[in-house]
Amino acid sequence: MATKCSQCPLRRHPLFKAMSDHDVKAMQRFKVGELIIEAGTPVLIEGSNSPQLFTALRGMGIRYKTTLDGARQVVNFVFPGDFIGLQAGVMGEMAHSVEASSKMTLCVFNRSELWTFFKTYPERAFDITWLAAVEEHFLGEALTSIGQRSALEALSWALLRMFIRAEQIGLVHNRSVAMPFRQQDLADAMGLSLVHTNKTLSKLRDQQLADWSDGYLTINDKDRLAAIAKTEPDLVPSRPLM
Amino acid sequence: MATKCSQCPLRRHPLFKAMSDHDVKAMQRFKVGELIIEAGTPVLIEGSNSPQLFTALRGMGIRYKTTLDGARQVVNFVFPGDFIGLQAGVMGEMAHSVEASSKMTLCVFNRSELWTFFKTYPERAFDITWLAAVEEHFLGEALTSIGQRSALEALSWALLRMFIRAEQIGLVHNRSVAMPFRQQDLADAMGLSLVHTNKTLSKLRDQQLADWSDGYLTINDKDRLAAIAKTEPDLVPSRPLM
DNA sequence: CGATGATTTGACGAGCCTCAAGGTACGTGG
DNA sequence: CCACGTACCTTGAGGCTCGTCAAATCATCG
Repeated sequence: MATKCSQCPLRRHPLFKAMSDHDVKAMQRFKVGELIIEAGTPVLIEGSNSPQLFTALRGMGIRYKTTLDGARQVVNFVFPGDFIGLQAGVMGEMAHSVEASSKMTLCVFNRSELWTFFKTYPERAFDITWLAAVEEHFLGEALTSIGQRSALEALSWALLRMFIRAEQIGLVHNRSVAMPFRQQDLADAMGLSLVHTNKTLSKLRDQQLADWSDGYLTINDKDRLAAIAKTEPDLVPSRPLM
Repeated sequence: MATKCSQCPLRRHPLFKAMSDHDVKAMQRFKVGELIIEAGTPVLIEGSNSPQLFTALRGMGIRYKTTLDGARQVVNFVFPGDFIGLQAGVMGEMAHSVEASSKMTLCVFNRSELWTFFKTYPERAFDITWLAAVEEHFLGEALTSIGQRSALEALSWALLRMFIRAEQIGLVHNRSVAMPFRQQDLADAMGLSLVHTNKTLSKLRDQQLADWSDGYLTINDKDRLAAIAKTEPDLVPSRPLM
């Protein structure tokens, strides 16, 4: 049985911008169903033009691109509340692939109705643009991390980012959160080798800054980690939820 | 005397999606003036909430972020036709700064009218989202370049990108284009040191792949450069012009 | 209980960074 | 008209971070 938008468990988190009843009803009309997929399942493929758009409701995944010689760049990690497929929706083609890293539940929308949606609900159209801007914001930060920070700093930044995002949607219990990603995913995200990523993670563990092991990420002192990452542990601004 | 949108010299380039008369008139109503600035002038500051949005009409610039310890990441280069200030427009705050690298002419829009604009012209609202998606597409590619490619490959990619973009708006004459950027800008864009960037650029010059000197970028064989960059010299898809 | 995938550890070398100095072009003022 | 300052580009030397190669350990699963 599909979750009703009015009952959406995500919306109550302060991370997300408040929605009017009108907005919620608009989403309910736009939503055509739910999709449950297992870990490892591809959701969208780079270069494809999916007929459907999604919002992650439960579970996590990765967005990634592959180069001609087979290297993989993880562009971002997908958390509950993330909108998937916007590029195909407006440009007609995805610039990256999306794959589930854990079992996921996705809200499904029809791409063919996106334009009607823009005309009918300008508030929600504005919110979709907002989401695109949030993604641009994040990618700029990621670029800065890979380009300007050392491996230790970059990984600190990445772990802190993921942890705070998980915190904001209530996934952190006892300073820990379940992380279904592999070290290879993190390495591909930060442009580091798997070996060096592994060694740097154990350095963070030794220094009691962040412990990622056995599928759980534990962070005790966010401020100290933020100092290493040369960033501020500022609250990520609230964003719309589609 | 400000250029009328109906006379816009950019729109005729095939890079930009065709606009209906209705769209052009919408833009004319949205545009409140033109701004001419000298090289080195800041346009928008990271963290600020500008009351104005811009479209680059002439000249070039850079988008950049600075870290707490003073390092600079150039996020993108601004070319004629680029929309500036979208993040402030929807999120209320810029995630990066924008600065002119040459003398620039900017079309000016009022941020306060953006929402009205979304309601009144859903086609153009859709196009603004498209532009945001294009930027996201680019940042994903940039991330891949910095993360997965060697200095030689990354610089090849960057030069090729800039060259093709310039070509698409008619700035290339005799296989050359005027580039107002410094080597430091390019270094900060690719996460490399100035010294190594310089040495790598002369390697590209020695191998007759790309010659960036005296303020001009010259590329004779795009395919060969693309092969080094491990990318395809594919035409960038057309995009909307605001 | 072998097969597969993920994590861990060590050794070694290369790509890139830092430091340092010199070169060139250009503007400014004495 | 030349000395000087500034901004940018260029080149060399040396060292560190990080990548590559290789192999061992561990967990999961059929």
